[in-house]
Amino acid sequence: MERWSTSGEPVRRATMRDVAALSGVSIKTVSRVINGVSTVSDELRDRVTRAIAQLDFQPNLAASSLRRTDGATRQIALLLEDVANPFSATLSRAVENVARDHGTLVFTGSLDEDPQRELELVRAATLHRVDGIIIAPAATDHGYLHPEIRSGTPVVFVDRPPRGLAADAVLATNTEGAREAVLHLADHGHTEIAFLGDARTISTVGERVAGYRAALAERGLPARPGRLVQDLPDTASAARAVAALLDAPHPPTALFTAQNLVTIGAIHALQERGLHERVAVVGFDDFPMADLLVPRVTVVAQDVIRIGTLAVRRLFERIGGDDAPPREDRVPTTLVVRGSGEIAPPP
Amino acid sequence: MERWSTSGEPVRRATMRDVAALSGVSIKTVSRVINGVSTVSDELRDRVTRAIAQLDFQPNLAASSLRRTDGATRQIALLLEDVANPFSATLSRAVENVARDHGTLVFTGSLDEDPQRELELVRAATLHRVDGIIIAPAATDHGYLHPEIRSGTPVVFVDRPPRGLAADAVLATNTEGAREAVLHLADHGHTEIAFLGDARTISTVGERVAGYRAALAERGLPARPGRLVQDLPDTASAARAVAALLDAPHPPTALFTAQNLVTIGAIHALQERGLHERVAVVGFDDFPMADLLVPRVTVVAQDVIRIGTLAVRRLFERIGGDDAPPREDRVPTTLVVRGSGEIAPPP
DNA sequence: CACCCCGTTGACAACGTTGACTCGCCCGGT
DNA sequence: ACCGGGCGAGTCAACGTTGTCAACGGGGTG
Repeated sequence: MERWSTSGEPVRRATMRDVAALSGVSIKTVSRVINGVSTVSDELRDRVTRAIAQLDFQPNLAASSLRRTDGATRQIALLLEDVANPFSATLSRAVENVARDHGTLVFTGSLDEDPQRELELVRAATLHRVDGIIIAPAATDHGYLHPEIRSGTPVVFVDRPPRGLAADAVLATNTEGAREAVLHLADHGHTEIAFLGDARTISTVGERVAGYRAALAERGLPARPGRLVQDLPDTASAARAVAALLDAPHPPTALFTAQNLVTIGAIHALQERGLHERVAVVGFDDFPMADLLVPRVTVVAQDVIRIGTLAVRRLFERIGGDDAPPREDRVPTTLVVRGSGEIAPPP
Repeated sequence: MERWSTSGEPVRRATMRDVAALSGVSIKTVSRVINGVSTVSDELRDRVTRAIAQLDFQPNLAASSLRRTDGATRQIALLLEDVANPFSATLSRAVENVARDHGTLVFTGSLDEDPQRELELVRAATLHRVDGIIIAPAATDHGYLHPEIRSGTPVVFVDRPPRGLAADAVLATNTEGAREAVLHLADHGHTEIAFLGDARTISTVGERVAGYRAALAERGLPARPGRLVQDLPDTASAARAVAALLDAPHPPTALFTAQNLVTIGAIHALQERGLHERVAVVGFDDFPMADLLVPRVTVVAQDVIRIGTLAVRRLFERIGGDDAPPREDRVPTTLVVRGSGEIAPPP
């Protein structure tokens, strides 16, 4: 036998009016009890509390924030490249953890590197009057956010800096990380190091290219144009690009893959050719299973959890009224040595 | 020079009142224009539209849904085990895609297998008056959801069925999938097949055990109690459990790992012992990189995207007023043959 | 005894929007 | 000229809550 019947007339939710009527007090007293105002006598507080329990009353947060002076909705938006990719998913979890402590719900949305989609989602967020926005942007100009910030919705950037707008940002040390990766390969004897990255419209890619170039210069290695491949949007195209490099005359002996999916595509291509124990690889950004592959994959890891945590903390500071000038935080990367980056070049 | 100054007095957001004043019409006409009511003359519609643009007016969705008869907030909640794990992340993306078409935002939360956390998040969702909830539950009794459903917040279960409550559910064919995996191992000559799974409080685990037992019975193989290991919460404990099995007398020659993290732990343990080319493994649930490991990992894959899509579609049907009796949808699994499951037992 | 202050409670308006209703106008039919 | 109908626009109240202010009773003070 079922414990509950699910069918039947939908039941109206109890409101403060109902609670007030049942407990014989004014609506305002119910409000006071709910908001923990201390000037309510124990007896009334008791009656109200019991009525709330009896009616299963749940205050309507939307009505509340509509009326309140601060207008807080206890919702923030988190706009990421794609919630299904590990970087975004981990970030999302870090944000959720901090938001939970603030009694705040998190809306997540995927931008798919589409500026149009970014506009739509930001607009959806402001229609819902979120208290703040964390964004890993796809657009190249963020001036459109200015009215939102002016009207009190703080925005914190993660992973990629704002352009055409002064706003807080929490970023990885992309240039330094890339430099460290390439130096690592050079110091293992490689002189022919290729760079493979995704869309050059993404600012982090530019920083990583800069780090690559800096490291080559530092070691007195030539920066051959054919060794720098960009605009690889997915695993498959990365694999094709690596295959092309390897099949050309004077193939590189080491690869610096500047992004997650590119690293994976590269490994695919190397495995296919049986070169995965011959060609050195260092990837930017760690990924699950990197330590289960053969060889295990050396990466420059971003501290994604720290990035997310700092970003959401900053956001809550802003929501709390902090109006210091915008700040850019850089979170250092870590070189994780696992094997693929320590393969020596052929003699 | 900065294009915008971010500092200064926060600016009040424009309301319908402002738009009405600027365009010289009543507030109600503004409302009509915004809601696309056809009985507005072209001239007024024009004036209002221009005023909206000029003031950058964005309607307050919360106020709107407070007043509207249907009370829709265009928000749904998605409560998953952990948004950072690939299963949840993929599901989340599938839900987002459909929700987007309905102009609805998705707020995600992680339950971490904690029933208490489930109660808190469901409560947070109803405080925000979400239009519906999709949940992969951690609790073992869902009677507490009945008042919510009665008061008009539909709930759809994914991955795990409701208990103590009649509600829609979209689930994988766990028993059949597990059965297929174990039959596959048996048909490659294995007679000593171990089962490794996570917490037995999770209903899917029970179904997968049932499939395991059914397959053994079908092939006339004995179900030795020592071969059935459960309650492995994470990768590390799975690795330890596999190590213990392998070090015992009469070790199994094949493993059926009934969950993602368990599969990964098992592979770790096998690699450590150099047995990854000797002991066969079939995992339940696919995972990224499964086809880059050596050997590539044979799995029974769930169609996560389909599960998510069906669930969110069902939810929107309910939101739309469908009051048919609750339904349970089962989404079939697929055996993905890659190598690890086709290793023959030692002669 | 008049006065004021304090702690507790309630009445009322307001947040930004939409539903129900009303009002005026123009048109067609007689 | 009169009436009915339909259309465009406006008025008012209400959604569920909180801010403001006033009222009330009791106790301490001069």
